[in-house]
Amino acid sequence: MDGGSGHGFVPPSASFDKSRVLDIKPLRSLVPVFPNPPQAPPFVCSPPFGPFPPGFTPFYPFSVAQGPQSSPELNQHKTPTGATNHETPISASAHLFRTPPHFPGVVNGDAETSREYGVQFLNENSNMGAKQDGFFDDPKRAAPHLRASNSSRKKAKKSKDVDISLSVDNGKGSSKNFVMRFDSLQLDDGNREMVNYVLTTFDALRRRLSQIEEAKESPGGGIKRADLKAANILMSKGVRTNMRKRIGVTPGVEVGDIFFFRMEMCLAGLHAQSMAGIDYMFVKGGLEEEPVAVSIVSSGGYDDDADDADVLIYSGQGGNVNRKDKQVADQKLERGNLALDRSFHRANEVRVVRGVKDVVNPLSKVYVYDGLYTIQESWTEKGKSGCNMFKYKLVRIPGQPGAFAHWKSIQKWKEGFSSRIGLILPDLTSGAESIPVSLVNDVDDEKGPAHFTYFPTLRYSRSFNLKHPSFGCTCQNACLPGDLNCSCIRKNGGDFPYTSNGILVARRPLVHECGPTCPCIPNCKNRMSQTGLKVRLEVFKTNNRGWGLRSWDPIRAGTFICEYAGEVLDKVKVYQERDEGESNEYLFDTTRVYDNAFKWNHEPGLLDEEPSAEPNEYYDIPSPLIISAKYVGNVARFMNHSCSPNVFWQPVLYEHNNESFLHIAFFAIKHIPPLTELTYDYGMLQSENYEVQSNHTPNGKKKCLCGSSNCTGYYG
DNA sequence: GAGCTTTCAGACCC
DNA sequence: CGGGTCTGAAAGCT
Repeated sequence: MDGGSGHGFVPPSASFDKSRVLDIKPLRSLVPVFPNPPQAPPFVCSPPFGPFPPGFTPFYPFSVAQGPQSSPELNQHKTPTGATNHETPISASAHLFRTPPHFPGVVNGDAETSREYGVQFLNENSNMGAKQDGFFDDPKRAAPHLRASNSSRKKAKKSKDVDISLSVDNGKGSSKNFVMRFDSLQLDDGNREMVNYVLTTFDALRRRLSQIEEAKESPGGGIKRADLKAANILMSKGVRTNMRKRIGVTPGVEVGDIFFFRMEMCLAGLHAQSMAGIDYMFVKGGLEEEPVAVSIVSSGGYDDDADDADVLIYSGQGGNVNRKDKQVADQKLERGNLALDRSFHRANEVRVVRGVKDVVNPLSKVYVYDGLYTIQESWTEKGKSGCNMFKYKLVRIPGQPGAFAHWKSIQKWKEGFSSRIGLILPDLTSGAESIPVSLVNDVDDEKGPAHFTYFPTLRYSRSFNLKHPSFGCTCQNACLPGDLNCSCIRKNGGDFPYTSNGILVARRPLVHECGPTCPCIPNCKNRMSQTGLKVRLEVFKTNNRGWGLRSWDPIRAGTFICEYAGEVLDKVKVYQERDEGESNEYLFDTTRVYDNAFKWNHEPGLLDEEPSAEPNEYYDIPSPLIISAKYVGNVARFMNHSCSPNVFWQPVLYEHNNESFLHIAFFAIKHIPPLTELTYDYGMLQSENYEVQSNHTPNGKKKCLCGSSNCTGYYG
């Protein structure tokens, strides 16, 4: 989602009349808001922040540098220049961090931006803590103003800020609950980081809730709908953004972004209706207010025509067309239909979300944000039921990055109706993987990467002495969540590492999968990283970074992508080769350290769990592993580095106590749209381990070309 | 496929 | 008129 070409889109001036931008931002003070109880304890920030393991920075939401990726003009706040700000606890606290505050996928936030976002952390002992009056215990009571409808939103603006209880892990296993407070500014108007934070938080919570539910002996009565539960918690605690409805761009949501639940779009502010297909708002039109459409979701419930990637024939709502229990009737020119009609006459832009069937999970849908459209025609016609229906012809505003059009192309490639432009090889694995991997170059004449042998997993050059006898679980069929008799599950702290549809729930020091001596079936859910590729990948030539890896399929956060295959090397051998001047750009080394640490797991505080319920995210590897994919390897060798990656690696142990079964598995950090390059953070060699390799960059590092707003400049 | 969910808008009432 | 409360609609999800 990051680094996409979708950001910064502004409709062409011909169709972009500033006078029609109806969401002029009210002038607001951006001075941070602070707790001012008479006896509030002093604001101390150091305890939860550090010391940290080497290479890790604390997770610190909302202290974000406003990079160029942030959304366009709707998103530009001015920072106040009041001198008193420098005396505020926030700016004063910023320098207490060992490392600059950090946002997932973003580094080097600073006091300036903290102030801009008006974020605060309050000590839990503060008598401002909203927990005291049970504020958090009842979602219905929590943040009542957030439940107000549009008409009563004024109250929300005058109202107090929203308090959020989150815990901050100090990296030593002990967490301390803090109250994070931020004002209606962030709730009303988002940006890329805010949207990312909300969606990451949502999915982590949803995965955890699914995990808890699936571990129950008798599912049912619990959380059947983890998506609704997670969204409910976040909405009641104010972890959402872009609540202020607007026509046009939603700041922080880029054309091409994908969603797996309707509630994700609610939380991000792209489409505020949890079920309805048409979202609208009221604007002044002459003397009276009138409704205008802001966004629609087309997902096949009605008889729409969505064959063309740039044109959509959308049906109006109502008439009970898709409700079996009710009598069908003519649609009325009211609600969403009226709003679309008004938008047609006013020529307003309407955001369009296209719902498509998920290839991986055909029962569910993927929602693709396809950018801004305008309504060109509107008419009524008799539907199949014989009743009148409204129809609207929406045409995509030109100049926007490809989104739904990509999906259409990919569908054709898969069906063989048209072949991929620049296709060199239909399957570079020569059948070594169960799913083919295309080799594509549509930028220059290079016919392929240097020769290597495709091998899907690890290869050892020496045989390991089994220091400990290897033993697995005793499950006869498939290991089941919640079965604490399964020793593999117990090794994972009692939690099944994956949800039933194969999504990794949380990063862990080490994920324990079932191994060769476990009697469970080969497609036991606890062998996720051993069962080959899950999505249709292609190796492609990038513009400036050699070959890269990307997917034809949409990828959900937590999806297993591939392992790092190759030859396992001795450290000695690696140094030897380096001394001999032999370069190897295809090394994976578990001892590398990370400046751009990110937080991926759920916040226990949002579930009223003990902080210990959240596995810590710092890897604990039995012994260092160095893999060379120079001569032997799989698709992972083509994954490039990025400072704001969309993939992370996770150590996985296939069996107990046996280092020869340690593997490196890659998982998606967030939802990744098709044809978005897959990247992970290569990290840095620890300084005592490497020698100067090159004169070009400091300390033998390579110049980073990831192009993200928080790029550190170098890696390696 | 039925049944259980949500959010928001709109109506109603004080 | 403003604000609280209730109800119904809705292109979801398992």
